[in-house]
Formats: sequence, C-alpha cells, structure tokens
Amino acid sequence: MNKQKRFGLIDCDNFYVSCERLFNPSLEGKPVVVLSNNDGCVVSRSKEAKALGIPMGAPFFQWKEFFQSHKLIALSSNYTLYGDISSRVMELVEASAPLVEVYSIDEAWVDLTDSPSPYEDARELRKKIWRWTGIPVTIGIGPTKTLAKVASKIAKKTDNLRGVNFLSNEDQIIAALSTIDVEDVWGIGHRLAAKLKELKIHSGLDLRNADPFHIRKLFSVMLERTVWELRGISCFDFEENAKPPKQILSSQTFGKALFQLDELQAAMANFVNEAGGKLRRFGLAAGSMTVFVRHGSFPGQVTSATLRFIEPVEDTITLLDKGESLLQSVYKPNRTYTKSGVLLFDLQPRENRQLAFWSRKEEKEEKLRTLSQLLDDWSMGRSKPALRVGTELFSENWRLRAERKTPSYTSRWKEIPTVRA
DNA sequence: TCTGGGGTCCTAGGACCC
DNA sequence: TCTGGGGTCCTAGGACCC
Repeated sequence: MNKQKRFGLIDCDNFYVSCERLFNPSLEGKPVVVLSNNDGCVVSRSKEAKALGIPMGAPFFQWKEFFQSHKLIALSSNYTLYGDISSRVMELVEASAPLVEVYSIDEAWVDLTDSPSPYEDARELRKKIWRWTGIPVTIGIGPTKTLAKVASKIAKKTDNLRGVNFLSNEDQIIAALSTIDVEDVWGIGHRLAAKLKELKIHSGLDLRNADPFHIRKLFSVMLERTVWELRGISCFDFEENAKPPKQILSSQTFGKALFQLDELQAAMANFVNEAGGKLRRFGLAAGSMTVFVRHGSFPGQVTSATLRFIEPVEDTITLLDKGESLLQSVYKPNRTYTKSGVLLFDLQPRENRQLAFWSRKEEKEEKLRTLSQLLDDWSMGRSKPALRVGTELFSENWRLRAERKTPSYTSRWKEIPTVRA
C-alpha cells in the first residue's frame, strides 16, 4: 500500500492586483482590476471588485460606465513587473519544500507528504511570503492535487480560515465537496459542467460519488481521473519543471485593424523575434512553423500557412525569412486584419540536429546563431529593444494599447520609484 | 465484390487551465 | 471604435499497411 500523499497548493491572491498594490498602497481596500493586453478584458480582480460583480474576462468596453459610476480602478497589465515579483515569491516557495512544481505565474505545488506538521508549515510559509514580498497567498492542502485545489478555493471565500485550509480526513473532504459546485472542480469547464448537470451531477460530492468507469465511457479518461482524485486517489503527480515546451506561440490582437502587407510583416517579425528567443533559451530547434492571420469582423476568420523545415531551425534570421514567405502566402489585399501570430512546433533539442555536411555551411550557421544571440541579449529587459531585425522597424501600427499602464518599477532603471525623506 | 481485422501515424478540433 | 495570450492533453477520423 502506498503511503498517502499530501499536496500543497500555494496560490497568490488576485496576483496582478496585489503586485500593483505593492507600489501604490492607495489602491488598498479599493475595487481594482487589471486588464489584459490591449486593455481588452478583465484578467485580475481585487476582492472589492469581485464583490461588485465584475466577472472574470469581462470585456472592458462593455463595463466602462459601470466602472465610472462605481469608482472602479482599471489598470493595464505590466507583465514585466508581475514576472519579477513572481520569481521572488517562487524562490521562497522553493526553499520551503523538497519538491516544488511552479505551475503558473501565481501558483505552485509543494510536496508535504513527509512533513510531520503540514498545517503549521503552511502557516509559516504564508507568513514568510507576506513579510518578504508583500504578496498575500492562500494555501490548500489535500491528498490529491484536485482536493488541494478544492481546499484553496474554500479558503479563499472563508475569512476565518485565514488563508490556510487542510483537508486531512474523509469527513472534512466530504463536507468540503458538498459545498463546491461541480463547475468549480479543477478540470471541469462550463461545457462539461452543463453536461454533468443534465446527469444530475451538481456538486463536487455528486461527482465524487459518480461511477468512474461510467464517467470514462460517457466523457473521457481525464474526467475519470478527476473522479478518482476527488476520492483521494492521486492521478496527477508532480511534474518536473524542466520539461521543455512542445510548442511556442507568439501572437497578438492589433491595436487597430491593419490592411497592408508591410504592416503585417512588421508584426510578424516581432513575433518571430520573441518566439526565436524563447526557442534558444530552452536550447531547442523548431521542426515546423505556422503563420496565421485573423481577418474580418469579430471574431473573424483565421487563415494559416505551415512549413515543415527539412532540418530543424533555431536562428531568427531563417525563421524570419520563412515567416515572410508564409505570410505572403496567406495575405490577400482588401481585408481587415485584426490579429496575427507565429507558432513554432515539432520542437527538439538542438543537439539532435544532424551535423552540417559542409564546413562552410557550419560556419554560416554559427554566424546566424551568434547574430540571433545578439538580438536576444539586446532585447533582454527592454520593452523596446535597441537592436532589431530590419522588418520590425517598418511599422508600429500593430502595437497594442496600454493606456493605463503603471511603470516597470522593478525592471527598468528609469522607472524605479523615488522616495522622498 | 458490399466488404475483415488489426495496427500505426498524422491531423484537426474540442476542452480545459492560468 | 472596443472581445487576451500562451499552453496541454485527449479523441475521432482518415490514410496507409499487412
């Protein structure tokens, strides 16, 4: 019999809003939201904003009047800042447990299986993160990942738990699941929830009590695993963070609709530059590349073109060259373009590549690699790289709006806050 | 001819997550 | 005027093979 596992989930409270509050304490206690790229929709809400009924993902333009009449504060997102604060939080988490999986910018799993006092450990860690970074977190603990999620979900809406919830026995688990809507179970989206409700499965407890094999037949193995997890049998284990990505996507909705090929080329060059940088940071080369554009009125149509390389490619210059041809093949004049992007996939470790046959070719590749590296170095930490691939300079029209952005307090010298004594 | 069974590989699309 | 971006996993169906 395997030893019962114990998973802890560390989850930052409304993370983006909390980051903004670090540098602007006047936002404390007020309803605040952070908007997605392009100031399109709401992606993070303070407690006060949630209480006013703003849903996650609400399109900002539809709520503008509501914001004004309720004195709601909306901020553009500042991902450089959030990434920086995140790594400070994660450093503390990583020092706290033998096994840690950073799951997203604001969440991490920790292995508490061998801890003699998980609850006290969690309290301690929460206090430490708060003192050292100023970020409030909630910690849920349970015998499976799915149950740890449930624990944290409940902690977030129950003030007297003070940010830590440990589901340590069967009775507590059953009680907790009876208060959770099936839609709030990890892995159940609104589509599955609707189908489950037709089967009279409304709460987390109903799903736990459903027959896993029946669920598998009606839905999928994934959902079956969720049922087992709710019963305390772990199916989703820790995953190594070193796992390289399987695809790299860089895309954006434009600040305004575009028509010209050269404007699209400028945007595409930027996406390639970004995707290429990420490719090399992971030591990967791409086997295939897709360029896509969205056109027509919302939500519009997507047209794409894909190229499979004869040999995996890692340098930005080649990617850029192929990207241009791909874009040309999908471009038609007199269309309104609203979004585009570049997708790199069939990723493989660089070492796997066949050695070039001619030394000449090797030399050339070496040069391209150095040049790409140079581009990466120059781009680091700058929102506007000083050195860029020529095409990027063509047009800035695709760039998005960020009218409410706060400064990059921690990552750009010019924007570090000054303190007056 | 109205039609087998078993396998693999690939792709597109659905669903979910943060 | 205005609706994010970056991912993963699974499944069904088609092509192809013996």
